[in-house]
Amino acid sequence: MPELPEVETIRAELEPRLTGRSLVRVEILDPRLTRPVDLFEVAEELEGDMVVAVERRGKYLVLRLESGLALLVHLRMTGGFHFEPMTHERAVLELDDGTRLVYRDVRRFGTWLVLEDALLDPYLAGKNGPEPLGRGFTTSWLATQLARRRAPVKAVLLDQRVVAGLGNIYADEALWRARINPLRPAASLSRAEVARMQRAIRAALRTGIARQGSTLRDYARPDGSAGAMQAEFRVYGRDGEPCPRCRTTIAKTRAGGRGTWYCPRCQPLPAES
DNA sequence: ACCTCGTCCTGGTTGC
DNA sequence: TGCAACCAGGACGAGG
Repeated sequence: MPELPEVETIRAELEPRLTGRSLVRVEILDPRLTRPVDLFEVAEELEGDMVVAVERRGKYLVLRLESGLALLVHLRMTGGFHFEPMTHERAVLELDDGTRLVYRDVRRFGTWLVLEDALLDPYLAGKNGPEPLGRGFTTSWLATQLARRRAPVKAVLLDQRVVAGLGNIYADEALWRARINPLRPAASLSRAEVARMQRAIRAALRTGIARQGSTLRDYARPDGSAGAMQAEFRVYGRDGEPCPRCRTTIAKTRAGGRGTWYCPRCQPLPAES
């Protein structure tokens, strides 16, 4: 389940291998990848073009091309890029230096979309709120967003328009760091709690990037190696284990339809008044 | 507008 | 041991 740290790790690894390289051949093996149909026949449009930049916006990977087109890739649950042959290959990019870059996606939720430059920013802006590690993600912004939502704070943090790039894992990790119960109504957080939340989101994501993402089932770096973040989860997937802060047994519940792990003591649910 | 739930998918795990 | 049911969850659309 690639979230911001995993996508950023992939981006950083692809960038030096792709920038300045031409796409000699583009093979779409799974037609579902490029649905719903966009403006272009993806493979034909991309072949012969040159990659000028590899960027990330939220959980999207963006390959910018010399022609002014951009290939927008969302990995969803199990998508990933690899420099070696894989099972479940859904597309292949052949570069002018002989590199064969494989797009693998076991569950086929991932999407490829080709857009003109002019449409890229409006498209991404419609999907994503501020970058959590950028200047736009302030306590004030987060407070405003949380204040108008009654849903569990965890569910709101998973809304990419509130903050781009958080998924189920890092949302739980950030809530633990901020000592906030995931089921709290978003609007019930105090200003101080929102401030903790904002800092905790940044810290959780920075740690994930530093560890090059978390490898649970399908995620692997393009060079084939695993991330290391999974060894440092404080709560995610750790029900029955002691909280690293207070030794209370980690509990599991559901929030926003997602498995949700938290420490009942560090992240208490206040009694209703 | 907001909120919840079902859907898309496959493979690993669980339970009988 | 066999095999079906269940579970994982990002984004999106339907319905309340």
